[in-house]
Amino acid sequence: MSDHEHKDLYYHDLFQYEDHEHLNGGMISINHNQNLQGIEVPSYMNNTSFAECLKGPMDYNTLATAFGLASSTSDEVIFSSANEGDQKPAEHIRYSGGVGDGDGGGGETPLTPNSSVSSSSAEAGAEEDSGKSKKDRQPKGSSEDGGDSSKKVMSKAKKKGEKKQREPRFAFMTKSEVDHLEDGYRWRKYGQKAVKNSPYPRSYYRCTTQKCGVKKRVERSFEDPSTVITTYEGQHNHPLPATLRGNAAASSAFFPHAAAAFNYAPITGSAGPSSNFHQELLFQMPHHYMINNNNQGSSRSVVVNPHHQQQHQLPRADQHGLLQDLLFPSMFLKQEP
DNA sequence: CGTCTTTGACCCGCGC
DNA sequence: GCGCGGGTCAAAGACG
Repeated sequence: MSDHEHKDLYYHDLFQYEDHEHLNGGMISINHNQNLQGIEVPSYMNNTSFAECLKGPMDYNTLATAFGLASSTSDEVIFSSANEGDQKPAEHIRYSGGVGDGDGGGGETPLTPNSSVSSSSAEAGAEEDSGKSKKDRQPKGSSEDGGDSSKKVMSKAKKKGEKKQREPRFAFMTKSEVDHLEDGYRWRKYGQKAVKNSPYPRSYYRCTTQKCGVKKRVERSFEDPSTVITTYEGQHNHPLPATLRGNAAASSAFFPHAAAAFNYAPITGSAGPSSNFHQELLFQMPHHYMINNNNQGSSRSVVVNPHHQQQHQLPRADQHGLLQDLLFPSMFLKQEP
């Protein structure tokens, strides 16, 4: 496979916006006053998984699995979104299950649903991969290979043939005033970079739990500054920390699994105490979805009839959504012809 | 004092 | 080879 092709298998920066047909509101806003237009589940996502995503006990791993992120195939998911009001062309976010087969067949590093605790090697190994190569960078002054000590030198332990594997990533957009949404996990910011063509920087966070290499990137959409794009990379190999700040724990108790699935838990708005901005995870998902199941064929999909506006709304703890507008990738969104 | 953020430097991959 | 952009490191500072 050529490099070029290979690149396409990566979600390499996920946000490759493509001009596409105008999707009619290619974004599911998880807001209680919005209606779903339709949902399409990617072919590799069976409806059971999907359903579980919506209601059942599950976690990020399950979700990731459902999304096929752990797939060793090169399935590509197109996330897209569009601003609610205007009919701007949808932004298509291309996702590729980046786990790939990699070297040595770590490919199937199963994102084991729920049972993630077992974890052991495969997942953790894959997880650490990207970090590992960096980790080989010796602290300055201790450069082992006797290279110049004046500069921080990353030991080029990385073998040539090896392509850096990417963790499965899951990204979604959220309407929020705060950039870094509290999600129940503890994160440490380790970097911030200016984003090209955007006035808003991108922040890099890492889960502070030891041996959990989950990372996330947070950036604000330059097209819609009220939208925050959060990208998770990797899977937590540990439960939610017991000590959660604010009311995150309390609120997420309503959706422990869903919250975990999206790595989201309620946040306390940093907009100030006066905002009283109890945010919570708030889902609205369609009740009806029809299944076009062509067996294992590539065209298998689940399509929601847009005329079915009935929605299944998960219980809420509050009238105001934490993720008042969780913007679902429009891989779910497709109008039925 | 421990934890977290900030920030400049560095590395890497990629396109030209 | 060079430059660019993305991603990461790690020292220093801020904060509680």
